[in-house]
Amino acid sequence: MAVTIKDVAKKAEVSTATVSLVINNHPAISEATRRRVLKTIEELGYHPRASARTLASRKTGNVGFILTEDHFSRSEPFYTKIFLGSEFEARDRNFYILLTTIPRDFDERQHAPRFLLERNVDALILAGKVPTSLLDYTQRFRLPTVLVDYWVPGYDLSAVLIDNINGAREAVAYLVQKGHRRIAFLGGDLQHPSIKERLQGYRLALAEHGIDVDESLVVADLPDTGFDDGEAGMRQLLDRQVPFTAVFAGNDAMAIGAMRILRERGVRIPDEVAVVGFDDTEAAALVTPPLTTVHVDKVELGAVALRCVVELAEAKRKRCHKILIPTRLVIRESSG
Amino acid sequence: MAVTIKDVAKKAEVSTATVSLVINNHPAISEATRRRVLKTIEELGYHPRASARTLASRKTGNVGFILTEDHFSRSEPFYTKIFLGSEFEARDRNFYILLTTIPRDFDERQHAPRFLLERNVDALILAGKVPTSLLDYTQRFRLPTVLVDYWVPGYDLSAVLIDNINGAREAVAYLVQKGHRRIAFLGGDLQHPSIKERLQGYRLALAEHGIDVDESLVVADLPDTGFDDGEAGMRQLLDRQVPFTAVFAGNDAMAIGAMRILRERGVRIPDEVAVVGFDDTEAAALVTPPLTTVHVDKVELGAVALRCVVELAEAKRKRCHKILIPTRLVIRESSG
DNA sequence: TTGAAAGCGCTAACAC
DNA sequence: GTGTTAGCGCTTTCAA
Repeated sequence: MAVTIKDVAKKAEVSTATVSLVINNHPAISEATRRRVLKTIEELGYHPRASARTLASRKTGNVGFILTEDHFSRSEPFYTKIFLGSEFEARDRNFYILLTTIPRDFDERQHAPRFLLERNVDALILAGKVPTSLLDYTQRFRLPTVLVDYWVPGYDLSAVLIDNINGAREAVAYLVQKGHRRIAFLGGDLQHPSIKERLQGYRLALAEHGIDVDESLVVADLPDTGFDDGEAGMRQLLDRQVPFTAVFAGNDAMAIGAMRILRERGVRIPDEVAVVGFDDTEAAALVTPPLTTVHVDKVELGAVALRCVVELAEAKRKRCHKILIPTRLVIRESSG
Repeated sequence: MAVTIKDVAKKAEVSTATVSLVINNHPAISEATRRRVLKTIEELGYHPRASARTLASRKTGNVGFILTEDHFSRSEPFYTKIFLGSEFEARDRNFYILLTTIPRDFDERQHAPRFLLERNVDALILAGKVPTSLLDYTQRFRLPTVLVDYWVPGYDLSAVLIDNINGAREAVAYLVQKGHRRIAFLGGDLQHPSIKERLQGYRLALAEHGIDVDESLVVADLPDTGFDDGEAGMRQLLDRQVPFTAVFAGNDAMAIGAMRILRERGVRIPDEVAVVGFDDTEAAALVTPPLTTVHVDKVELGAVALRCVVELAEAKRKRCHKILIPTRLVIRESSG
């Protein structure tokens, strides 16, 4: 059996309580005994056991990270990067992350995350759009909770979000500045809050430059926001026969889908139509021509979320409110 | 305070020991009391606390996953996918994964993974090339351990590996079958065991088809195995002025780097030179022309590793030995 | 087949 | 400042 707090106490000729106080940096310990205890700890190679600490202190040192299954298994590593951002930050703060996925149709009787039932986390990060049934359920555990890339009114939860409106605004302003006046918006499904905000940014930018929005240039009634939807949306747009010189897509997947159709129809990019996406996914830099897009720092999103939730757990602050992570326009060849 | 085993015991009019036996599916419990206890558990909504169980049973239900920092922060999500494969599998088996990174120059006094010191894992997965100093250190904890995508002689560790030799063999055989006789190998740094095996597969395939290896077609003395090395290697190859009609690269990054140089020098792909890579990274499908490559199932690597290590931890088996995960040739346009 | 009781290794009142 | 001690919520002999 490995060395325990008792061994240290005995050898240092103090009580286990004193050793505990030293370990936890309690101020009410004289410098002399502190040093002596630390020396013994060093000599014995002592390390407190996580399970014993957790049981006694009711602090696990773990953060639960919940993702829906579809977000987790998506080939584009958007949420994976957010997770890695949290993971990185957790390491620095001596926390571990316990990851779990839940189905879209979360039912607490079947899918309750084990780490919640087992009281194995001090705080929660919920990434991406999660069902409100999950929110209702997790709230009952009264754990510090932060949403990432999602927000719902009525739940009073902290959230770390992409600054979609400004990102879109800048992207469209850039197109305007390059001389474009007839800029289409390829939006997919407006149910996605992010897409909705990006459309807002689009309208805002046009308004700011005194350009009226031509609603026949706005495609926002597609089933989803993937590559296929980008293709479908672009077909629809071209079939409308209204002229445009640029497209701002709600995300890179749709932008790349749109580019495929443009190429198929013999429209030259960027000469005849400039294309701009959003997210700066892995694919953006690799397609031909490389896609101009709005960079989203996914790792930072995850890191900020972890920081926020840990500070809540350690009671260093009461609320994080909404935190907007800025975006950055990445200019590549698809916009000329 | 939430409901504990005592509450269940009291309400079901049994001892806590009995409740514990029921929870752990001990056979020596009568069907009657088992049912009664389970019913009470249900009624009370009881769930055993992880920390208490761990402290008493000395089983954490966690698996430690160790990665070097450079592998973790690599932009290409190779090891990330392996990790996700393990994570997925862990969920199914009611384990959690604790992830940590260590620097290349691991020193146990500074970088010892916290989950080892705190006795917070039952088993270990080490992914990618790790320093032997780490192996020496982790072995002292006597935990079931499995390596992924790496192996060293002399350590008697289980390992889950890519079948590099066969993958390369098939890729080169495919080129031969397409009529190529002068096939170059772009290998980067032979220190990488995978690259070395891929070169073996290359030689094997040529031998099997009665083609002598022209050593002036083999480039394998580059500093590393990245995009830049692919560029440098291809420049070197072209400068040698020896004719070739195909290139088999040690991985996709180098293949893509090589393609860039070929295009720069006006060599048409695949008409003048066919290119084949290895790994099937995200980029492979997205470059122009899309890259023919050897697909590696990273998720499966991670999943198999987790399965292996959990079975070792649960003493369901003694050793996993070396497990080779098969590859699959993915034919795209770069090979004609 | 079940119960009593002794831990598992630590923290946190409270006392001195 | 430091020690005493009673838990934290389970598992696991050992008896009965």
